[in-house]
Amino acid sequence: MVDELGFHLRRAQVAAFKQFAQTVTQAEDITPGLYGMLQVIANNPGLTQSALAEAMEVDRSSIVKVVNQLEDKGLIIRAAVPNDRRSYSLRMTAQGKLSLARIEDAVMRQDRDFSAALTETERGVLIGLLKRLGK
Amino acid sequence: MVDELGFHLRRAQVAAFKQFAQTVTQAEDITPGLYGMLQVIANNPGLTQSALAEAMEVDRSSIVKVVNQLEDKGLIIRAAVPNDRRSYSLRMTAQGKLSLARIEDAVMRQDRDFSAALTETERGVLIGLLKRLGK
DNA sequence: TATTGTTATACTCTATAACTATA
DNA sequence: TATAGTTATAGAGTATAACAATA
Repeated sequence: MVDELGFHLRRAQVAAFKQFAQTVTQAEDITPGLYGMLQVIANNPGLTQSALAEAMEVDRSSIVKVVNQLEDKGLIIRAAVPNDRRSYSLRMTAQGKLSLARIEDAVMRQDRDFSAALTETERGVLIGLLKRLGK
Repeated sequence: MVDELGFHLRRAQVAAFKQFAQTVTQAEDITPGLYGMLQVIANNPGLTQSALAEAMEVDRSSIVKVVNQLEDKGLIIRAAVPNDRRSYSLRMTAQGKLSLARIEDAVMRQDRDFSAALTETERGVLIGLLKRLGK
């Protein structure tokens, strides 16, 4: 069991979520899931809800509540799409951009703190190996 | 974002779960969570439900359904504890031991398959680095 | 007919609080 | 009083199916 990669992967990930909750979520009221959504929206301004769902690999019905939450927080807006009245295009608000910058700072600190036992080189090696997993 | 350890950790772990579901769960009807429980019970025969809950870092109320499932599958038994009639001691059944051996085979194959892109050395390095994360 | 967003519904996993039977 | 197991309940997070509006 101790030599199972899946086991150690899960253990590390659960620990990372717990630490995220105790730092970033507590300070900025953003869960790991919402943070991931914000990043996708910030890096793909104007994408539709369906596109966001596809990027996050979840069903588009599961996106609705998330987008509601981010909009209620004033971080993003749903805007009409000129040529398709079925769709909404998602964008960061000015406040959302400011908030995301602050959240990113907190996430970076948490991320570094979580891997504080590793050297910078080891951290890079770890990320490189993780990227090659799965298929 | 791409240099965030937490992001890559989560991505890899989600991929591992998906692959586990498509292989081990499909063949042996055991989820990653149930498999983890089985391992703890197999390696700590006679432990109580509360001890199992502590080992898995979940509330003891969350253990009840899991133990029911494993018992319904005939993999484990709840046995009376001599000096404390409040507790149950958990053990693998003979069939449970046989099943676990088969499940472990499937898990080992899945685990190797998941990290097929890595050399044996790299796989060892990855596990070693993962073990040092968190606090 | 097909697609977008939405709602209703359900299922899994987890937690908290309260109950029971013991200790 | 405290503890072990249980139950009821609730909250995330996810999925499927069906619907209205639009393409």
